[in-house]
Amino acid sequence: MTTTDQPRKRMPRAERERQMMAVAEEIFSERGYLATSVDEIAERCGVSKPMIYEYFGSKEGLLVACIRAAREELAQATTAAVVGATTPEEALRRGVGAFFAFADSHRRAWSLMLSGDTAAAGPVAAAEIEAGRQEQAAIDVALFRAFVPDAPQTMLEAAAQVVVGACERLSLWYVAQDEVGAEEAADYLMTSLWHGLRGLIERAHPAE
Amino acid sequence: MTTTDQPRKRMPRAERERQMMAVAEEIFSERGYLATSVDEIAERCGVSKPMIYEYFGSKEGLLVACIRAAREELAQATTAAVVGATTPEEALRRGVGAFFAFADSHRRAWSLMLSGDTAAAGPVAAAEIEAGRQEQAAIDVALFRAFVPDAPQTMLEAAAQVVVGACERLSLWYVAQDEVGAEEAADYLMTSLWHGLRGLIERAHPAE
DNA sequence: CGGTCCAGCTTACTGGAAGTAGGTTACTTC
DNA sequence: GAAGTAACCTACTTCCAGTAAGCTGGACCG
Repeated sequence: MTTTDQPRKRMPRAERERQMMAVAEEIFSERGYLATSVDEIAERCGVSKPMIYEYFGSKEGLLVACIRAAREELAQATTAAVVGATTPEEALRRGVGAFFAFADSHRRAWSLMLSGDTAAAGPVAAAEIEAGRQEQAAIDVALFRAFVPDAPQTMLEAAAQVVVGACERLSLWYVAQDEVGAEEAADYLMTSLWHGLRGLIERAHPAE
Repeated sequence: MTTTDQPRKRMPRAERERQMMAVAEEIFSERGYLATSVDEIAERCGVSKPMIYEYFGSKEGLLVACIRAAREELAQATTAAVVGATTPEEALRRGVGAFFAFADSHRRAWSLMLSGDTAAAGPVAAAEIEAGRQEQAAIDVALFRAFVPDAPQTMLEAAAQVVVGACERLSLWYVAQDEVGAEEAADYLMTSLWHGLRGLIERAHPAE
């Protein structure tokens, strides 16, 4: 019944925490955050509820730990992908590619992070998710700024929101279907974003 | 203490329901769904909790009624805006404009519908919100299809998701800030979407 | 006018899950 | 083998969604 199959063995804290996060990620993403009780997670870990409170403070704290881990991994993957790109187009293409590769290989964590009811866990979880979005948006704004230094700030911010929203929703669509592969989906996304941005820029500078 | 200021008067069902939905929309969007207790809504209506259960079945049911009302109003506004457009570009422009006008004039309902924790209310609420997105996506696909009859279906679906995500996130950004007006924001959105779509189409038909 | 019917309303409860107080057990270290 | 502490447990409290069962005031009928 326990995940490790050892019938109730003591475990150092770090290892137990990792186990709890793995179990939580699985159950939360399967059944949803609200429909999962802390007792259930504890039981699947072969442990009692207060242990989870000891290590994560609250049910929301456990969720936030899962989200934060996934978020950090994603940020690392995308920033690593972008370094070394020589043109904005290439940077965008690589970033989008890394983004999709992550969503593709971490479907459970991904749908957990973005599934609506995760944000409902509480203010800290909602802030964590929003922080992920704004992190992406800030990177995008910086990228655009390098490309069009004299565009109005609000326009770039708006464009970044468009990119964030498009990435988020297309990735959710992607992980929920089977027909389209990650590369093709990333290509659709990249193409529409790229031309959308060029359109915005041309509109802002009709004379050039 | 009651919304109507009449100290506890009986009220016909339809009127009481409307009052409950108005109060619920206000408190939910202020404090969040989870942090609001049914007792509190009932009290602000000058009524006791079982009345809400009598009329809406559950806390989630009350929320769904609020969402559905807003969703229907939005759908009506956007479809009305699109009829009579003679080109796809004009249709998209009008639709986006109506979308933003709605978000602008119904900020409370809008952030309630899209704020993360609303989807956490339960499966019915989540389905209601997702249905709104898919309704918009289906309309978009039909619009694109009329424009590029031979494009692969999955590409149009992906493009629709991009549009939906971009609209959603930009509208949330919009209602949370003051610097940019509704028309300007709608223009940013329209421009980037339009060029993004054209880019996708050109990529799919390089020879034409 | 007096009776009866029912929509609108209430009080007072149950059940279940989050979170906690305080104590117990087994492993490590000297 | 005793001390100290990390890992763990049982047994609570609290809070809130949801429910059972009955009360009330006004509309309509005779």
